[in-house]
Amino acid sequence: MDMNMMEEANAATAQAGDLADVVARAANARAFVLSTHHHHSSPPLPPPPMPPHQYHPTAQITIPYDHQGAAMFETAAPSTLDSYQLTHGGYGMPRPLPVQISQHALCRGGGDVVMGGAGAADDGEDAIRILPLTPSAHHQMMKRKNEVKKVVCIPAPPATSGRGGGGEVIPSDLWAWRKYGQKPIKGSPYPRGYYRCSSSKGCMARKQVERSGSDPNMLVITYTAEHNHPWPMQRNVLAGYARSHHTHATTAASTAATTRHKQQQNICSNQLPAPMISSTTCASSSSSSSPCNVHADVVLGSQPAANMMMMMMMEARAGLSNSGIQPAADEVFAELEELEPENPTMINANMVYSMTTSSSRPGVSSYDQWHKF
DNA sequence: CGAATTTGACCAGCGC
DNA sequence: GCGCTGGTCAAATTCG
Repeated sequence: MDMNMMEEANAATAQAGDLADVVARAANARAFVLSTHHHHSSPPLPPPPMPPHQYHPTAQITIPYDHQGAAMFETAAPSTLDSYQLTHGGYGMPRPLPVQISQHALCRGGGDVVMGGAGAADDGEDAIRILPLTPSAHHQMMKRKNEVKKVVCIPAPPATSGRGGGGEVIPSDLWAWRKYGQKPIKGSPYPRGYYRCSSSKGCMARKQVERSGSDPNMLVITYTAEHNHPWPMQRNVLAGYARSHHTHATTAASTAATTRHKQQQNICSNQLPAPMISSTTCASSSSSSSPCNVHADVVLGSQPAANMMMMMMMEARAGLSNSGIQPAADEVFAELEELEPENPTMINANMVYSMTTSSSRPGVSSYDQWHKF
């Protein structure tokens, strides 16, 4: 292992530790229920004491990223299913509501990853489906060769009618996005929305949002470029949410204005009907032959504040910002303190966290490096 | 009136 | 060169 690899592995470990620490502090501060561990340390903690209907299995995916471009799974191979089932076998949870995050910004020679939707919510199948790249899709993804793209698959909140995003409701992250275009995509019944960061002039960050053609229950969000500024006024954003939340959440009727504003801010209070499970996979390596895989599996609560925090942490974890400017964890949790002062139990965050450095195990498949939780 | 969204037009990359 | 497709621009529209 060369020094660069070790440094990156250490950095990843430190990041993992930081994230775990952040969540642990959240647990202490806000009665979050969580467990954190590294695969080579203490045994997994028992499942959190959450009512069965409030948590779901955690799906993990490791992208077999070849650093040459997109070369993905073809189908949900048996090994995929086995690993998938193993990763959440101990929880006895009803059914998955998977989120898939492909993160490859840290990979040298950055290729593109396209992931399809996962476990259909209405057919009873738990299998994760990872779609093959079509030539056209590959072509499009490779169009801007040097751009870093991050593909996030999340459960699609129910589409809304009326104005705004073609009815698409996008789960919140802390960036402010402004829609600048929408196009129908060939082969997909759903249009793709184009958003740019509106937090800072000159910020080149973009994201594309579309429903998965193969699984309309999944939203595919593709992040392009990176923010060149700190997180946008998170205090204000969260405060804005808090006001909105406290003002409107207790009444069924949310005005169109409020709805629209939430969409504009990407601060969504009710778009996630169920706890959201997120799996982030970081493939970071200084050598194309020895990947360093990092997993961060997060069960997001149904509350937007928790989701927001998790999105923040996932972004922090995924290194979406290359500026190195990330909000202090204290800020995040200070905000959370303000957000849910009277009902802390509404936030459930069950984080299962694992970090693997596999560079010393050439030939071991990504699946083999997964960990049971 | 300001800000955000919508939507048709335009542009660029690629295959034929 | 032409057509297809995806990505972006910008005027028009909408809303608070």
